[in-house]
Amino acid sequence: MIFLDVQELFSQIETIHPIIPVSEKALSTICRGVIFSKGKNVQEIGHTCKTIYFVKKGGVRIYYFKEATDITESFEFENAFVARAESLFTGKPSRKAIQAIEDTTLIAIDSNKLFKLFDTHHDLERLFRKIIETSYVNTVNRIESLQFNTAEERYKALLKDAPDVLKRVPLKHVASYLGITQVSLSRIRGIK
Amino acid sequence: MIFLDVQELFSQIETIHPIIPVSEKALSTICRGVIFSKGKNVQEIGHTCKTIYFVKKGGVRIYYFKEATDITESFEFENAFVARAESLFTGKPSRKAIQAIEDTTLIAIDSNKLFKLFDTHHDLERLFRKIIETSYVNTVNRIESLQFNTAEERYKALLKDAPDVLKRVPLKHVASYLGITQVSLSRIRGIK
DNA sequence: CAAAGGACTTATCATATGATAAATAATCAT
DNA sequence: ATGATTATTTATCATATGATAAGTCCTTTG
Repeated sequence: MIFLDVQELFSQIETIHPIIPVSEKALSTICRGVIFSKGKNVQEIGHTCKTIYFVKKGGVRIYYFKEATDITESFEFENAFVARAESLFTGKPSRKAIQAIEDTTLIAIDSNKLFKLFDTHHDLERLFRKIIETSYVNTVNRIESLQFNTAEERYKALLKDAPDVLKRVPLKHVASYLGITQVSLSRIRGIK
Repeated sequence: MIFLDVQELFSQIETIHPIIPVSEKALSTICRGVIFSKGKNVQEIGHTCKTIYFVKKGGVRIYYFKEATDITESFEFENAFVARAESLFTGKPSRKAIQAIEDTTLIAIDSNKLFKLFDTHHDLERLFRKIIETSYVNTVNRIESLQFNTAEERYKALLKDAPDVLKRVPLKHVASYLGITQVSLSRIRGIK
C-alpha cells in the first residue's frame, strides 16, 4: 500500500463544499497519484475521458488540432480540476488531449467509480455539482469574451485576471487560447 | 388552487433522469406557470437570477449590452431549461436579461427552494446535475466554434445544427449570437 | 389604406487580424 | 559549450469583418 498525499485535494474541497470523513475516505480510495514530465500527454486524442484530474503541482492544457494547427482550449494549474467535459459527460471519444505544460503531479479520480459513489455519498455529488457549476460559469464568461471583445481586449483581460498564465505558458499557446495567431499576439504585445 | 400543467416538463425530465413520484410531487410544488408576450422581458438586467425556467411553448433569448449594442448570448425553445448561470450560481446580479422572442409559456422553478429540495430528494439533485453537465458541454463546444472558426463556418454550422433558430429568430439576433454584425451576416448569406 | 418603424440587403471604405517569410532570441540535447 | 530546435518578434501583403450610409422590403398601427 502506497500512501497518496491527498492533502491539497481535501484542502481545496474544503473551500468548495466540505464533505464528511466517511466520504473523504471513500473518495481517497478511488484516487491515484500520477506524474508527467513537461510536454508529455496526460491523455491522448481519441481516448474517452474517464478520469477527473486534480492538479497538485505544475499545470496542464487541453488542446486539439484544427487542420494541423494546435489550439489550446484551456489551462489549469495548482488546485484546479481538469477533465474533457465533452467526452466525460457524453461517453464519446474526445477530440482533445491533455498535456503537462510543466513537470506536473496530478491526482487521478476514476469517474465511473466516482459516479457510483454519488449513490451512497450525497455530499460527494453535491461537491462535484458545485465544481461543474463553477466550470460552467467560467465557460459562459469565456463565450462572452470571445463573442464580441477584440483580441487586444481579451489579452488585456487575461493579463489582469490570470497574469501567472502569461508567465508559465509559451505565448503560442496563449495566442490560440485567445483565438488568435501567435503573430497577432506578438503584435498586440508590441504596442507598448 | 390553480392546476399547472407540468406534463411537458416531466416528459423532458424522463429523458434526462427519471425521478420518483414523491420527487415529482415536491418539484411540482415549487413550479409556477408564467406567460410572456413576444418582446417582453422575462427577467431584467441587474436582477439576481433565482429562477430556472423551462420552456413549454415559444422561445427566449438571453441578451446583454456591450456599449449600447444588443448582444444575444443564447436562444432556447420548447423543452429547454433556461437560466443566467453567471448569476444563479454566484448570487451576483446579472448583466443579462431574458426576453421572450415569441409569445411564450414558461414554467418557473424557484431555485432556492429547488436547492433545498436537493437535501431530501437526491434524485432531483442528480437530475439537475445532469442538466448542468449538458449545458456545460454545450458551452465548451461553443467556445471551440468561436475560438477559431470563421463567421461563415459558424453560420453554416448553425444552419446545419439548428436550422429552426434561423426560421424563428430575427437575423440581427442570430448575427450577434454568432459574434458578428448583422451586415456581415447578411453578406455571408448573400454569397451564393 | 397610409404612414412609420423595423428588418434586411447592398455598397463603399476602414481596420484588425491572418498568412507568409525572415530575423533574433531562448531553450534543449549531445 | 556547441549546434540544433523551438519560441518570439518584426515586416509585408492579403483578407475577413466592422462602420457607415442608403435603399428595399416587410410589418405594425392608427
